[in-house]
Amino acid sequence: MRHENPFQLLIAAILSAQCTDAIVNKVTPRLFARFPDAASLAKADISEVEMLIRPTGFFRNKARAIQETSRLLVTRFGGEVPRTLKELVTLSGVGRKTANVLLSAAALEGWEGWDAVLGGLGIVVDTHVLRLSRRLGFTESADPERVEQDLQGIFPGEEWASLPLRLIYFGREVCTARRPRCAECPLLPYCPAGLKGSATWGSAGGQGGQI
DNA sequence: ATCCCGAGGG
DNA sequence: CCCTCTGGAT
Repeated sequence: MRHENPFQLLIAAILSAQCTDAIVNKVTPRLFARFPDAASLAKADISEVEMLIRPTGFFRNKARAIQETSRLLVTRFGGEVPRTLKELVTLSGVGRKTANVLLSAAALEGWEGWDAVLGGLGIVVDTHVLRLSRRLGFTESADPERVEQDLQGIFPGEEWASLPLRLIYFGREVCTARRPRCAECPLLPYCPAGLKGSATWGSAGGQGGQI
C-alpha cells in the first residue's frame, strides 16, 4: 500500500478492508491531496470524504471511521499515530489486523522512534494469510487470532513483519482463492492441499473454495 | 451472526 | 451470474 508517512498508511489500511489495494491506491492520492493530515481530515465535510473514497466500498462506514480516527489522533495523541497495538485498536475502524499493519511497516521501513515498541509486533492476518495458512497446513483454525498464534509458533520473530507480505503476494499471483494455479506452484511438493485439493475445489460437484 | 458496499475476475 | 478483495463494529 502506497504511503508517505504513518498517517497515510493508517488511513489507507482502514480503507483496505474487504477491498483490493489497487483500488485503495487509486483513491488515496486524491484524498491526501485534499486532506493531507489528521487535522484537515478531522474537519472535513463528511460527504466530500465519502465521494473521494466511494470506490473502496463500505464508504459510509469508512468515511466515518477515518474522520473519527483523525479526530482521535488530534484530541488524544497530539496529531501523531500512536505506536502501540493497545492504543492503535482504540481508533475507529482499527482492529488487530490494521494495527499490526502499522507496526509491521514501522519495522520493515525502519520508522524513526518506533523501534522501542516493536516487541509488541504481531502478525497481520488478512484474508490471504488466513487462506494460505490453512492450505499450507500452518493452522487448522479459521479464527484470525488463533491463526496468528499458530504462525507465531512456527516462524521466528524476525519474519513476523515480512511473512504476511510474501503470503499476500503469493496468494494474489499463485495460490488464489477461487482457482489456485497448483501446476505453476513451487510449493506443490510440500503442500497438504496440493493437487488433490484442485479435484475438490475445481469443477465437478465440489463445494468449491472450502479452504 | 449480521451488516456494511463497490469493483474486478471468472 | 457468483465469488473475492490486506475487516471492523454491533
